[in-house]
Parts: sequence; C-alpha cells; structure tokens
Amino acid sequence: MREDTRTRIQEIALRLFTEQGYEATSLREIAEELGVTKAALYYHFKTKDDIVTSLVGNRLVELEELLAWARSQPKTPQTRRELVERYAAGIRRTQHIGVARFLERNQTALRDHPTLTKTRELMMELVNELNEPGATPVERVSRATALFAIHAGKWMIDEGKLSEDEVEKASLEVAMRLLEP
Amino acid sequence: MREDTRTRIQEIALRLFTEQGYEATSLREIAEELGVTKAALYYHFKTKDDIVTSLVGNRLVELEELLAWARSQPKTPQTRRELVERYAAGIRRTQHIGVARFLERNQTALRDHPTLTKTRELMMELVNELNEPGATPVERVSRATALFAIHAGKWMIDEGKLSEDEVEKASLEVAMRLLEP
DNA sequence: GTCTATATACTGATAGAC
DNA sequence: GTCTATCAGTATATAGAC
Repeated sequence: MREDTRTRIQEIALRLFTEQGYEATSLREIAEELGVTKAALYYHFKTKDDIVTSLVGNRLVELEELLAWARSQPKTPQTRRELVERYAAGIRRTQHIGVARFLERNQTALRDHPTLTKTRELMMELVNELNEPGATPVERVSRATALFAIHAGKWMIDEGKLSEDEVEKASLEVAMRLLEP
Repeated sequence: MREDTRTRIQEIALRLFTEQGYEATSLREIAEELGVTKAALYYHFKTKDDIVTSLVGNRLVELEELLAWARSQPKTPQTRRELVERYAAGIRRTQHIGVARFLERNQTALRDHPTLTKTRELMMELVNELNEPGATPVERVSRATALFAIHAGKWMIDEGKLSEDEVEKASLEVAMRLLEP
C-alpha cells in the first residue's frame, strides 16, 4: 500500500529540518525531493509552520500522557525511576526519536512556535514531578539532568566510539544514578 | 571611552543570534539596532559568517588551552575534577557564557561552520581526557554528561525557580558526582 | 491533487559617492 | 567609516488552469 503524499511530506520535512535546520530548509527543497512543485505542498499544509505543528503533535500527546500518569502516582523513588524509564522508552520509539531530535536541534529557530513552548512547559512539569516541593538546588539540577542525560547520550553516537544500543543503555543507567540522593 | 563599532556589532549580533537564531537574524536587524545601514557592517566584517568566526574565536582558544593543560597532567581523579572546574569557570566568565549559549542554540544552523566543527572536536577530546582508554560505556556517558551538566543547568535558570548562582553551584556539584565511579 | 505563473518581500552582498 | 542605490537570488504564499 503506497504512502499518501501528506505522510511523505512529513517524512521528508522532518529529515531535512533535522539535518539542515528549519530555517535553512525551503519548501522548494522538500517539493523537489518529493517530485512535485511547491504549490502542491500548499494543498496539504496551510503554511510551513503547519508542517511543524503536525510533526510535533504526536509527541506532545505522549508527553501529556506521561505527565498525567506521573501525577496519578505517589511521589516515590520507584515512581521517579519508572518516569525516567517511560521517558526513555518514548524517546526510543521509532516515530518519536526523529521528532525529539528535530526539536532539540531547532530550539532557537522555533522559539516562538507554540508547539515548542508547550513541549518546554511539559518538560519542566516532568522535572517538577521528579522533585519534592522542598528539594535542594542540587536535587533539582540533578534530577533535571537525569531527563537531559537521556538526550545527551545521543550526541555521542555520531562519534563512533559507542554503538547506539550501548549509548541508550548507558544513558538510562546514568539517568538512574542521577535520581539517587 | 566609547566602544568601537566593531565591538558593538559583535555584542548586538551575539544577542540577536542567541535570542532569535542565526538564520532568523538578518544583517538589516543588526544594522538597525546599531543605528547604521547594512552596508556599514560590511566595512567591519567581510560576511555574516565572519561575524560568527570572530565571536567564537576567543572561546576556541580557551578550549584549546584547557585541552593542552589536561594533556599535560596525569590522568587522575584529581585532574578530572580540576578539568571540570576549569571548564565551568570558563563558561562562567562573562565574555564566554554568551558565546557558549549561542553555540548551544544554533547547532543545526551552524552545522557546517568550521568554528562549530572545531568546537565539537575539542569537546570530544575533553571527554576523552576524562576517560581512561578501557572505560565502560556507562563511564564514558557519565563523564560526558558531567561536562554537559555544566550547560544543562543554565536551561533551568529561565524558569525562575532557582537563581543563577544556585544553579551554577548545583551544576558543578552534579558534574562532580558524575565523575565518581 | 498537481500544475504554471506570479505577487510580494526579504536576503546577503557590492559599487561607488561623500 | 558610513552612506545611497542596486544586484541577483531566494523565500513564502496565492490564483487559477487542468
């Protein structure tokens, strides 16, 4: 069964936005790779921004679900560990890893984009769920860095010293250690 | 004593590149803030890229010096701690903190820029200096995250829960913990 | 759904006067 | 050292034919 054009636009856009940056990627490039003209894109998406919104949508839903789950649980060490595990699992899911990377790499270009603002808010809320109200600065930074570590490792994969699988396992281990007091 | 125009261009460019992104900031904007025309900028800098090169230059020199120092030391826990301390101190220096943020936020836009490639290489070399040759994946990721943690904290400052000073001290503490086995 | 053609605006960059 | 004027190129976006 052939993919429809809308999906192919999303795939190509995500790849180019991630590789080259959002601003550096023109609709002409996307259209050329797809084998159509720019105008055809405007049939499927109202604006360039609209492509971003559609890309980020699924990930936003996932983060919201994760936050809702965390809030439904007691604030225990076990909950925190599971929260980080679920976060890492979400990042690893094939559909979302690309979107996460795209967002990581285009923070500035998209700084006023509503979906990025929303993502950032959700991330801060997740960090809050990793902390008790009276947490010390070291605890807060440490637990924030735990979530961050899940992403940080990916930056090392390109360098070739470690495989993707090794990095993922090691990142999770490091994140777990950052949750401990 | 009045600042010269070249310096003011650098200051304005750094701020706008950081706030809005490199691609999203036009030379027209920079010129307008400075109160001159675009053409005047071209007297001081040959190209837009050239402004970036001038901004990153000092930081590159500092990273190179830090790497040279690390290589002149024995690979001991004490050296590793001091390396991270010196790295954090460099980041904190008023002239460099801005450049570091600018580079963090514009990774994609500058992905082919020689100064960013060089910065990334130096960072990887610093991570290597934090590791023995036979280091496990967890050690490698952990010690890389230590350097990363110095930056990671800054991301939390905007949120207002912690002061800049608290975050800096806490980040260093977290980084130190990530060096331990 | 996709096309051609076009509108409108902005970009980085240069030439040459003052 | 800064200006005016301008270049060539590209961008997002739209109108209307097929």
